[in-house]
Amino acid sequence: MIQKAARPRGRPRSFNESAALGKATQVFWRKGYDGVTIDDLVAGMGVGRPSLYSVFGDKRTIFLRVLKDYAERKGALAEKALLSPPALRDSLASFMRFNVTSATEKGSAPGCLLMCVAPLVDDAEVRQFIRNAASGAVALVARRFQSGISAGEIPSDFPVAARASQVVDLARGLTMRAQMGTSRRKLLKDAEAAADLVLLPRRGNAMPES
Amino acid sequence: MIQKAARPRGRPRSFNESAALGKATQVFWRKGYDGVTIDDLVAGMGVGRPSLYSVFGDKRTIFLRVLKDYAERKGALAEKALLSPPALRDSLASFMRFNVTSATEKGSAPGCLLMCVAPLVDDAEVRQFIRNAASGAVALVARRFQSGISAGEIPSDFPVAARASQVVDLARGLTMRAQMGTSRRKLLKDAEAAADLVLLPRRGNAMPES
DNA sequence: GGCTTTTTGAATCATTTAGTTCGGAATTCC
DNA sequence: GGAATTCCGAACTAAATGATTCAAAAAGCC
Repeated sequence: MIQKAARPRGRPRSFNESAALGKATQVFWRKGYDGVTIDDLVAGMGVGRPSLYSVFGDKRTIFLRVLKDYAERKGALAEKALLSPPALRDSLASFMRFNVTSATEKGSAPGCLLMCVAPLVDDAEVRQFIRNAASGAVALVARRFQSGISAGEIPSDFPVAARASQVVDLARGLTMRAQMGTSRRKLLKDAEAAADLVLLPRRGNAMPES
Repeated sequence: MIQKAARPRGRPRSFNESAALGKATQVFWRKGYDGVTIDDLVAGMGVGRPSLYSVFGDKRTIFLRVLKDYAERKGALAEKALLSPPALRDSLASFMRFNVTSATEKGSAPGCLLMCVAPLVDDAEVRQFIRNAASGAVALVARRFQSGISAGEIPSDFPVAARASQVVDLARGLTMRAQMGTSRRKLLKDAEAAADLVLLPRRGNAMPES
C-alpha cells in the first residue's frame, strides 16, 4: 500500500507549495516581471516573507520556477489540442482555438505568460527558455504536418517548415490580440481562418488532395 | 522670409528636445517600461533631472510622448513601404521586410516598442493607443488589398478583412521572433513566405488571376 | 510532559527610487 | 554693465522595496 508521505518533523506548512506557485503565476501574469514586488508575491501567494525566501528563493528564482511549471502544463495541453483530432485541419483549428481560449480565460489576465511577459525579462536563462519553448512549438507543428503528409492529407511537397513557423506566428498573433482586448468570439473566428490559411495549397499545384 | 525662431530669453538649453526624446525611446526599448528608472532616463537622455521634470514631466508622460512619436515615425515608414511598390505582392513583401529590418536594426535593441514593450504597460491610455495603432495597421493593409482588387490583381471575393489581420499577425510574429534573437537573414526569408501565404487564393477558386 | 525541529509573523535594516529644492551659470534686454 | 530670465548640477527628502533577524507557535519524537 501507499504510505501517505510520512509527515515531516516540525510545524506543518500553512500553504500548499504547488498551489502557491499557481498563485504566483497569476501575479506575474497580471503585473509583468519588473512590475511585481516581493510584497505582491507575499500577498498573492499567501506565504509569509521568510517562508517565501526559504522555500522558493528570490524573485528571479520564483519566476523561473513559475515559467517552467507554466510552460510544462500549457505545453502539454497545446500538444493534446494539436494531436487529438485525427484530421489535419481539425488539428490546426483545435490548436488555434486552444490558444484563444486559454488567452481569454476568465479569472486570468488576458494573454500568455510565455509570449507577453517573459520576452521582456532581461535575463539570459529566461531568454533561452523562451527560445526553446518556441522552437519546440514549431517542431511539434511540423511533426503534425509530416504525419499529415503520411496520411495523404497534404501533398508531399508541402512546405512544412515554413508553414509550421507561420502557424506559430498566427497563434501568437491571436494571443497578443487577446491581450489587447479583442473578444473571444472574434478571435475564435480568426482561429478558424488561420487554420484554413496555413493549409492552402501552394500556387501551381494542380490538385492539392482528394 | 522665415524667422529663425527668435531665441528665447534665458540661458539656452544644453539639449535638443526631439533628440532627447529619441534617446528616451532607446532607453524604454532596451529596458521596458517598469524596468527604467528616472536615473536611466537622466543618464540616457543627457538631460538633468530638474530639466527632465520641467520639460518632459514624469515617467508616464515621457513614455506617452515617446510612444506617440515612435508610432508616428514608424507608421509613416511602414505606410510608405506598403504603398510604394505598384504590385500587390511586392507591397506586402516590402511591408514584411520593413518590419524585419526595423526590428533587427543594429544599434537598437531587437523588437519593437509598440509590440514588445507597450502592451505590458498597465495603463488605460497606453492600451487604447496600442489598440488604435493596431486597428490602423489592419485598415491600412485592407485598403491596399482593396486597391489590389480594383487593379484586378486579386479576385473581388478575396477575403480582405481576414487576410489583412493575418498580415498584421504575421508581421507581429516576425517582430517577436526578431526580439527572441532570430537572425535577419532567416526573418527576411520568412517575410517573403508570409507575403506569398496571404495572397494564396481560397480553395475552390478556379483561376485566381492572370 | 519535555525536547527537538520547522514554520510563521512582526519588526527591522539597508538600498534604491521618485521627486524637489537651491545656489550658481549662461544668456538676452535695456 | 546690470537686471531679468531661464537652465543646470548637486544635494536633499520621503517613500518604497529587497532581504534578514528573532522570538513565538505548532507539530513530531521519546
